[in-house]
Amino acid sequence: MAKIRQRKNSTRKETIIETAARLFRERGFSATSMRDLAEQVGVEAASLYNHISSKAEILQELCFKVANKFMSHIDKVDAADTSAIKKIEAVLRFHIQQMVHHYEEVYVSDREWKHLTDPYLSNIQTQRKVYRQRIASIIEEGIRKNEIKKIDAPTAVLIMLHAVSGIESWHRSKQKITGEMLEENMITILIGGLQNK
Amino acid sequence: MAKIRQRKNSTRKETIIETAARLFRERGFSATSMRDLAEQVGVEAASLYNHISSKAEILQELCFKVANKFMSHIDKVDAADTSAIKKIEAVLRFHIQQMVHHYEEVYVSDREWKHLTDPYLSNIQTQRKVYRQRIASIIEEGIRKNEIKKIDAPTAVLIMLHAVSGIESWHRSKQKITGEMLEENMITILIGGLQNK
DNA sequence: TGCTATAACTAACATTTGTTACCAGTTAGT
DNA sequence: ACTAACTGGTAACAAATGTTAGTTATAGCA
Repeated sequence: MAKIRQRKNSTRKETIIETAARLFRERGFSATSMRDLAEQVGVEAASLYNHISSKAEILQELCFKVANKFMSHIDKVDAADTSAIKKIEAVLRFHIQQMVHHYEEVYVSDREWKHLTDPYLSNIQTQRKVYRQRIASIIEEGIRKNEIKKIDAPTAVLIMLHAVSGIESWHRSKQKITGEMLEENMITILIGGLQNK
Repeated sequence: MAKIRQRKNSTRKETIIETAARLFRERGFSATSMRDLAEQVGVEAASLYNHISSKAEILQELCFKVANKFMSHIDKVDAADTSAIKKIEAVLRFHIQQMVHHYEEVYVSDREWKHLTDPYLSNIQTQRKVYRQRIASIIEEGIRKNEIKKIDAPTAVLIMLHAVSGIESWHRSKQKITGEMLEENMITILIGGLQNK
């Protein structure tokens, strides 16, 4: 019937993907129907297909957008000339900030990537593995230089990354501390837990 | 057609729920169909209903079984006469051990409880909230007694509990360290991160 | 041997699902 | 003013979903 009120400076496709991210977070990818999504966008389900080609594509866009963001950040960190523990702190702070400010998409891509299908599934799995190995390598470097406690590096990675995903609880809690306070607390505990002495 | 080979010492219903736990972990609750489940059990979908009353019931049983286990454990910990930091360590060790040895059910109840429906949903939400508050109280006690760093207690809880759920990655990894090693590493990092000095 | 409870089967149901085909109105550029 | 690109709607689809009804065959016990 009608053309569109182009909201703000975002395209219609972006609006759909943003809305989808919210629903996928709240209900999960599988439990969100295209009709649910359409209703939230304010349109009929079939109309969504003027902007996206499938439900799967939405998840792909979300997952790869986030994956690229984290990959290019760790590139910069790796290139920097600082101590291992500082590098780990930088990675951790980036994760925290992303979870605080781009909650929906980061959370969804972390929890729902399993619903991708090949070749996207294999691609993401590889990227995740590589990413974790890169962090583990920094930690091992830190252990050799005695900056970091003698621990199993993959275990440390697992703790770091999963602890960060707990920021979901913070978002849903009534009386939140500020994002900055949250960040400092998490750094205190996690970097404090890794650091030697 | 045929009667049953009653496997081991578990009832048919228990077999179904165990199998469901595995599938719910792998694919998620919503993405697992009753026909998928039936196939894994080795039976037609309709036959499942001789043992369970609905798909929802399976999730309920899993969630409340796990919730009860954690609730009664923290009761014991609370009653004990030790330092706050020792109590936190006990809770943490219990979580780790449960995730190591009862992976499927613990993981599923932690990730999929959102798909419960009322009144079960409200019930679980309340239980989870209470549980986290009890841990937070112990941490706050530890802060007052100077056993624990001056941090935001809810944030510490969030880190602890989510870090533990990372044990999923450990389960799926090829070259695992032992469960005992995993536990010690996690305790080193997390208790080390909380402890004062 | 015959009775009863159990647990499997087949068939079918009403919904819900993702998606397509097709049409209609609006907007922008010529 | 005419056209083309968009973006919306309606109707419909085939497949998949959770679940029920009704039936049959087995196992254990009287």
